[in-house]
Amino acid sequence: MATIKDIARRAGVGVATVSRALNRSGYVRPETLTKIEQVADELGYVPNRQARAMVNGSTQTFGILIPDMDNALFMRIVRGINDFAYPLGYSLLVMDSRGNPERERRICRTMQELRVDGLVLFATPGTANLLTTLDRTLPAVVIDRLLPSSDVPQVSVDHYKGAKDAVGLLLSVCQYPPAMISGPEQVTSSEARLQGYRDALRSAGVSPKDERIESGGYTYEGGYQAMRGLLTRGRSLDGVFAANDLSALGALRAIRDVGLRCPDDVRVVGFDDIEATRYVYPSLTTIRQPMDEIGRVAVDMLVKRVTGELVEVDPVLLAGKLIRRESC
Amino acid sequence: MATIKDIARRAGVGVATVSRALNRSGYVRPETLTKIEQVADELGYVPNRQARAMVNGSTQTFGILIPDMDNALFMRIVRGINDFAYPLGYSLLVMDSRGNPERERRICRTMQELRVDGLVLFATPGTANLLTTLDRTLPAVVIDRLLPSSDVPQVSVDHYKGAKDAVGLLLSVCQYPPAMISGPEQVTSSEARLQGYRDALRSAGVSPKDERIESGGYTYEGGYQAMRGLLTRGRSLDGVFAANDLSALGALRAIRDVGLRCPDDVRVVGFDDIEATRYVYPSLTTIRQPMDEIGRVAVDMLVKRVTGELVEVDPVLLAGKLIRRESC
DNA sequence: ATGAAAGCGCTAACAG
DNA sequence: CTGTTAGCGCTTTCAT
Repeated sequence: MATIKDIARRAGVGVATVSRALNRSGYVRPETLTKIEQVADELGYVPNRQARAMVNGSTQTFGILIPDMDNALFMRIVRGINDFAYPLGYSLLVMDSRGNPERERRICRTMQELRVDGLVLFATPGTANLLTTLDRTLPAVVIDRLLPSSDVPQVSVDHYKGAKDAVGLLLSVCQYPPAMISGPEQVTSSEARLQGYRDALRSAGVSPKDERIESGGYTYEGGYQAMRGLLTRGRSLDGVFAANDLSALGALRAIRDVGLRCPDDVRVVGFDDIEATRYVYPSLTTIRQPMDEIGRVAVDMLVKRVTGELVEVDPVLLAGKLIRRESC
Repeated sequence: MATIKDIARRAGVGVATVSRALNRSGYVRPETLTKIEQVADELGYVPNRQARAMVNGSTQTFGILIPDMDNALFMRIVRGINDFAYPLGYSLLVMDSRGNPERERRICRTMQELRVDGLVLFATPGTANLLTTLDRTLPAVVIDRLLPSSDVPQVSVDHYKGAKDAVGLLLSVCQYPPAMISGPEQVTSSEARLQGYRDALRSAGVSPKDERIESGGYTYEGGYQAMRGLLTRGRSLDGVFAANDLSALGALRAIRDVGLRCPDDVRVVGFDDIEATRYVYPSLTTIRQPMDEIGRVAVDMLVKRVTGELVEVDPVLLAGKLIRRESC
């Protein structure tokens, strides 16, 4: 692999001149520059970023720690990060921890060893812990879920407001107060969505009843069972807000299995806007999370912190968008 | 950021000893080792891989060039790569070209500048070209689709055989010869699947007729239109093989829209096993591509090439698996 | 406008 | 067992 030394020798100049020429820093006589570029080309020279990084400190890479690459929503965020980071000259080091805290720790370590310029962490139960391990000088931003308390910048979706909007829609078209298929406990997004549901009902002058809330655990199967429970239990049910699309899809199936029809008999609204929402029958009305935007904001924060700018520590909450389809 | 020099000074030893101690290479007196580790710990020392890479040549990173991070199938492969590369100590540099050839070129360049130890390229129309640009000494493997001719190792799915299996199933349960919703032309996977369909019919003593093949272009909308065409055109149709799941999903919708039922009236088999196949009604019978396996094989090839082992240049074709669900 | 030289942090001989 | 030293490829003063 050719180095600037090789180029220097071949072009009959010093290495410093080659460096200046290739980087267009400092003065270089035009002819010298041409000559150098030509030689570099001949030799198929590819600069070594490691070496460059050693002297000027920046590797121009961001690290992304993600708990599951197979999660389409996560990847949409990563793609957003990619799209915004790329024009800025940043490359992405992406590692999947598979939700394993030990792996998370190791990956973070590796990324520090690789001297990434910044770190994007998808929040997991282990994240708070992880942050204490991290070098405080390494710019980091936590994404997707909110950490209870932290001085690290955070970007997430406004689950609460999204839920309120979803329930608002149901309230406006249903005859009875909508039921809810809730998500797992202890998960901030899930809790915020549940709270949004409750408050939306209250705003409409309805007091939320526990028997109209069934847990679906964010899963398809859970949503299915929850819906069946709701359906057998109570009458006067013509609308359901599911905490996420997966459980909404399960609900759709349950509705069909008991011989009812959506939206005619029961309307359903989900949350997330996963790909399948468009392909099922009826297609699912849902709250779309602004994934690209999350990526953009995250990169923005990172870049600011890299350049030394101050970044507000208050978590940024981005609004979701109601997407109406056939199910409501 | 602490360096081995800092540790050396503080521990009262030479830098070489520190290096030996921390890497457990060469002899170090046990007490010295303990002392060094303790100091390293105190200083919060994190080794600099760039520096290490400069001397021993290897960065322990693989580059992944992917045309669309939002494609769940692609990401499943990447996750497979991650899972197999991680235990081997490799980190992944993942960049999304968004299918843009210019970007592809630039990303490849960047990865070479970053001195990745190997490169995984998702095949795109521009890949063949790209390969000519690449340093021949950089281990690379092309994935997902097959390049017409190339001396680079390749891993892909046996689309042909998968299609034959799918059609075989249809033949065994349908009364009439199945129709096909084909994919885009000029795409190797699509062509292989079409060929598999034709050959499966022939093996069964049926001569494939063009009027029973309608293009769906691998899209949902395309599949929908293709199915409607098939349905209005001919009678004696009770089975369809769609070149991919997306178009199969479109077909499902078309069947419903004209008032028919699947699988009762028309059976459908897709290809890919995307996530939505499980959530639609009826759930979709399809051919699952062995994504994890693709990742495993790719990493395997890369590692072999890195360690200098020879790798067969014959493309590796992995078999898909028939997943039976409700649609057939 | 350009070259010599001093590192960046680390490893690998090579002497003790 | 351990310290000294010479780079790895590149950027950046500092002279010239």
